[in-house]
Amino acid sequence: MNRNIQVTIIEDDDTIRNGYSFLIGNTEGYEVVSSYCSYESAALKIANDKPDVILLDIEMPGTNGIDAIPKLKKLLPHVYILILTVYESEKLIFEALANGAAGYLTKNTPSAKIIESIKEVKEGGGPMSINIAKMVIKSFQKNQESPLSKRETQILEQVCNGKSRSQIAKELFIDLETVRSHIKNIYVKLDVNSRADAIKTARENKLI
Amino acid sequence: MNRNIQVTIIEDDDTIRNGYSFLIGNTEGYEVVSSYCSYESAALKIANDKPDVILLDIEMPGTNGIDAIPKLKKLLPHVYILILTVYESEKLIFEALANGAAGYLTKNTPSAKIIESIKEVKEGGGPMSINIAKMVIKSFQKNQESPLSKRETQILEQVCNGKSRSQIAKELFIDLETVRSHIKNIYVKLDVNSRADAIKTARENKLI
DNA sequence: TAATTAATCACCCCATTGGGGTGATTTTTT
DNA sequence: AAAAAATCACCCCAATGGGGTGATTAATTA
Repeated sequence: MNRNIQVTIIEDDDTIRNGYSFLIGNTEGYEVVSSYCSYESAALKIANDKPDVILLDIEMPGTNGIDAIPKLKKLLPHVYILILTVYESEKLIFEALANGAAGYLTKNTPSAKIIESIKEVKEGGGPMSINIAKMVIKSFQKNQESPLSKRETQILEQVCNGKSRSQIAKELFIDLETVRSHIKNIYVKLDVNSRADAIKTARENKLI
Repeated sequence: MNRNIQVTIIEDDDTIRNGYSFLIGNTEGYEVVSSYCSYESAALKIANDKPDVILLDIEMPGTNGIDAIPKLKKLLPHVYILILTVYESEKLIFEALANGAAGYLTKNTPSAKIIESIKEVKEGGGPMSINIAKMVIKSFQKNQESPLSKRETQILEQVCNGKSRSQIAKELFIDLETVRSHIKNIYVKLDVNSRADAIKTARENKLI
C-alpha cells in the first residue's frame, strides 16, 4: 500500500505556515514531517526529515526561496520543491523553475488545488497556477507581427545560434554576400548595428 | 449576463469530433458553433462562425494543426486556440505554443478538464495537461551538475547573447585576456572549438 | 596542510569576420 | 504595375576569434 506523502513546509509567516500545516496534516494520505521558518533553520535538520515534497516560500529572511532551491536539492537530491508564493513576476518564476522547482503556485490557490498539486509533483508532474501557466505559455509565443521577412527571421535565428556569416551561407545554400545583405537589412529593421544588439532586440520582441 | 462560450472544433476523426461536439454542446454555458474535419474546410467559413475558442487537432490531412494556428489567427485575430492532440513530443508542443496556441491538452484529458480548460483559455489562462506542464517546466530547468564554474557559466551566457570578448570583458570588469582564457577553458570542457558549437552544446545540455 | 580548481592576466600568430558603403538583378507578393 | 523579398557583387579596414604557451593569486576541497 502507499505510504503518506511526506511534506515539509518552509515559510516565514507563522499564520500561513500553520494554516498549510493544518490543511495538509488533516488530509488523508498526506503528512507534515516538519515545518521551518527559514532556509537556515531547515538546513540543519531537513536531511533527516526526508520529505517527498517541500512547500517553499520565496520571500523569507536570510536565504530567499530562489537561492534555497539548489541548496535544498543538494541536501535532498530526490525531493520535489513546490513554490508557493504571492510573487508573480516573470523573473522570479523563471528563476525558480531554472533552479529546479517542480511547480509554482500563487497563494490565492484554493486548498484543493494545493493538495492536488502536492500529489502531482510527487508523481513527477509540473503543477502551476492558472496565471503562472499563462505567463509560462506566453513566454514561448513568438511575435506574430514581426517586421522581418521569413528569410530574415531564419537568418536571425542562426545569428542567435552563434553562427558566422559563412556558416549560415553554407546551411541555407546561399552566397556569403546574400547573408551579409540580409543581416544588414535586419539591422536596419531592428535599428541596431551589432550582433549582440540584434539578438537582444530579437529576444525582447520575441522575433525568434 | 454572459453569453455562451462559442466553440469551433477542427478535428479529422469523425468519432472524436462528434464526441467533443456532444460533450461541449450539452454543457451549460457552452455552444458548438461549427466543426470541421480540416483546416481547409474551416478556412472558408470560420470567419463567419466567430468562435471564442477553437479546439484544434494536430494530425490532420492537408494543413496540419501547427501550421493552421497562425492562419487561423489571421482570420480571427482574437480567437483562442486550444490544442487537443495525442502528440506529446517536445518539438510539437513548443512549436504549437510558439505559433500562438493558448493551451495544450492531450487526448487522455478527462471531459471535465477539457470543459474547464475552454473556459480558462477564454479568460486568458494557459491550460495544459499534467504531462505537458511537466515538459514545459522541465524545459526551463538548468542542468544542476554543469562541468563549468560559475564564472565560466556567466561568460558562456554572454557568448550566447552574441557578445564579443571585449564586450564581455567590459561588462564583467575583467581583462580581455581573462575572458579569452575562460572561453578557452569552456571550449575544452565542452569539447568544442567555436562559438556556435559552444552555444549549441550549452543549449542541449541546458548549461545556460 | 597539501593539492586541486578557479580566476586572473600576458604575449605570440594570423586568417576570418563583422560592420559600413553602394548598387543591381530576379522572384514573389500585393 | 508597384512593392517587397531574396539574391549576389565589390570597396574598405579595424576588430575578432581561435590556437599556442605560460604564470600568479585566491579559494575550495581532500
